[in-house]
Parts: sequence; C-alpha cells; structure tokens
Amino acid sequence: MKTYGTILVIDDNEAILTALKYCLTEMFDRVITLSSPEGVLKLLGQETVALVLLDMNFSIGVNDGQDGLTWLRAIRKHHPDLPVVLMTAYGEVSLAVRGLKSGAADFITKPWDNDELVRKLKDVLDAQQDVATLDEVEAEHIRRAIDRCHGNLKLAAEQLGITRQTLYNKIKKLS
Amino acid sequence: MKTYGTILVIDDNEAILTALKYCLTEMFDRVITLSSPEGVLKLLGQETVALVLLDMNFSIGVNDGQDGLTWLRAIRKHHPDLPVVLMTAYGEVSLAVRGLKSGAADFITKPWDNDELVRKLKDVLDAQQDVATLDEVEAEHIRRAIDRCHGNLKLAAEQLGITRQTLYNKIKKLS
DNA sequence: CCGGAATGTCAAAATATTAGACACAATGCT
DNA sequence: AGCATTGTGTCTAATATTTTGACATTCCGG
Repeated sequence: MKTYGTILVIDDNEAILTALKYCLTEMFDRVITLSSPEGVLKLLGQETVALVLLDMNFSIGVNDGQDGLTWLRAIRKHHPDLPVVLMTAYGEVSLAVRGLKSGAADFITKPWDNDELVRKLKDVLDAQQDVATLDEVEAEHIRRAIDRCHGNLKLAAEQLGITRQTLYNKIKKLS
Repeated sequence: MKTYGTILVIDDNEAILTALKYCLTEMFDRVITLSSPEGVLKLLGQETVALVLLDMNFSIGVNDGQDGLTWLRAIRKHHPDLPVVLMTAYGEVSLAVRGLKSGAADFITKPWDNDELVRKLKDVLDAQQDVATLDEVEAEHIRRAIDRCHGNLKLAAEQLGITRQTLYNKIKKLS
C-alpha cells in the first residue's frame, strides 16, 4: 500500500543513497535522491514532497553536523509543515537532539535497521495527518458516547463527566 | 486470547445452550448457562460475570417478550454496569428496540451467525471498558500533541486549536 | 553580543459550565 | 386508568474557564 507520496533523501554517499532508495520504494510512490543539500530548496519549490530524510554530516572531516543543522533549519524555515527525519552516525545523539529542537520530526542512527526506519517514517507521516484539534477529538468522543448510550443524553453526559446541559450546548454547537 | 472473563447465557432451549456454549468458549474464560432466568440474580450475586446473553422468550406461547424485558430490567436494576445482550426471534425487532431502551447493550436475532455474535459481544465489552471521560480524552490528546511537538508548547497549542495560556492551565491541572 | 522566538505569568473581558429548577412527554408498574 | 419514575428541553444565577493582550525573562542561532 503505497500511499505515502514522495520522499526526498539527501546523503553524500552514493552507496547509502542506493541502499535507501531500494529500501524506501516499498512504501513511497517516488524516491528522489540528492547527493548534496545544495539544491534542496529549489527542488522543494518544484516538487511536492511528503517527507525529507536528511543526513547530517556533509563536510568531510567536519563532523559537528553544523552543516546538517543549518540545512535542516533552512528547510523548516521555508516549509514549516514538511517533516524532516535526520540520519546521524552512531554516537552523535546529542547532534540529533539538537536537530529535534530545531524541528526535526525524528532521527535515526547509521547503520540503520530497515524495518525500524520504515516504521519511524510511517509514524511520522501518520502523526502528520492527524492534526486533530481538541474540539474535533471532543466532538468525536461525544458522538461515540451518545451512540453507545443509544441516544440517552443523560447517561452519555454522566459517562463523559459533564452535565446534561453542557452536553446539550456542545451538541448544539456541533450541528 | 481469552481476556473477556465469564459470560452468562440464559435460554430455555437446551440445544441452543449447547451450541452457544461451544461457540463462546473461544473468547470467554468461562461460559455459565441457565435454562431459566429464575436464579439469575442469586447467581450474579455469587459469580463475577462480565456479560449476560439473555433470550427474550421464555413463556411458551407467550411471545410478547414481557418476561424477557422484566428480567432484563431486574438484572440492570441490581447490576447497572453489567452489559446485557439480548437474543430475540427473527422479526421481533420492536421487542429488541424496547430492550435497548431498557438498557440492553445490544441484541442479536435467532438464528444467529456465530462470527457476528462474537464480534458484537467483543464490541460491547471493548466499549464497556472505555468509559473515558471527556477530560481524560482531552488529557491524552494533549499529551500526544506535546510529545509530537517535542515539548514546543506554542506549536502544540496551535495544533490543538487553543491558546498557549490555556494549554498552560490545562497542563497545570493535569499535574 | 544582538535579535527573534518561546516561556512563564498576570489581569480584565468574554464565554462556558455548573447547580438548581420547572413543565412536559414517555414509559413502567399496579 | 392512575401514579411513579425517568428523560427531555429550557431557563436562570453563580462559578469557572478561556481568551486577549501585555510584560519581563530565558534560550539559542548568527
């Protein structure tokens, strides 16, 4: 069931890119790869991407990940709703945490486990779509409660922990 | 996975009782049967029963189901939280509806489909346990939203459709 | 070190919820 | 048929919550 759209993968290691492409075609309609983050903003302006998988270490020898963080922020600045998942080398958890604080959706360490990666990406995208507002959650719960009580509003209100009158008000607002 | 506890089945037809017992041992730890509702209240006082499956037509020739309704009400009077599922002959939907109004959790018509029966009973018991109050649902949703935003309360509040200050208040009350 | 963004907190105004009450309809019981 | 019970729909006044707007502070990136 490929319903997760397009993913953009950015890594400067061609071998990793190939491996990821192979692994990710299972769940994504399309896998776009970039071996450098340079053109990412332009590309995001042209393509509709559902998720970005971003490697953190590009500058060879410079492993503080500043580059990756900078790119992460640049992406999030122009596309605040686009989830970005980070890849960091094993042991660079502190870098990943800084990434999370800068708005990354999640991170994974290399070497990675394919199943875990896919699971995390799915979690991110699934969470992405349920932007349910408090009112919506409340409305849905109310509907179900009333349904379960066969329309008995008094009982439903009791189970919901509110007064019958308040339930009336909420129903009125919902309709 | 038998985690549904004990079910009490009441029907005056021994053959049906046997068939039901066979079918229900799949999902229940224990299946108690009664061929008459006479001793039901006493039994319920002794045993911990998770659900009652009650036939509606006991008085032979008298098919208005008044007996069944009376017993249903007696059970619900003494055990308001105990779900009761009704069995009625095909075509006696109006009787079942009256049963629902008297607090039955659901009903099924004879002859029944085993899979449908099991599904309905599971639905009833699953719904039974989630007596989640509105506040609880709200709290859970808030926790998840904050989690998803990595602790960014401003963002979480926006997604929840409330103000940041209100989110503070709610968090304060939760802790 | 500066600037922007999020935090923690406050007070007043606008809203929502509660408790208590009432008339009324539906239903069970005798 | 008559009475008791239970839920409905609606109303108030008292309480509680949410919003709005504000302010000083802290955190963090550049």
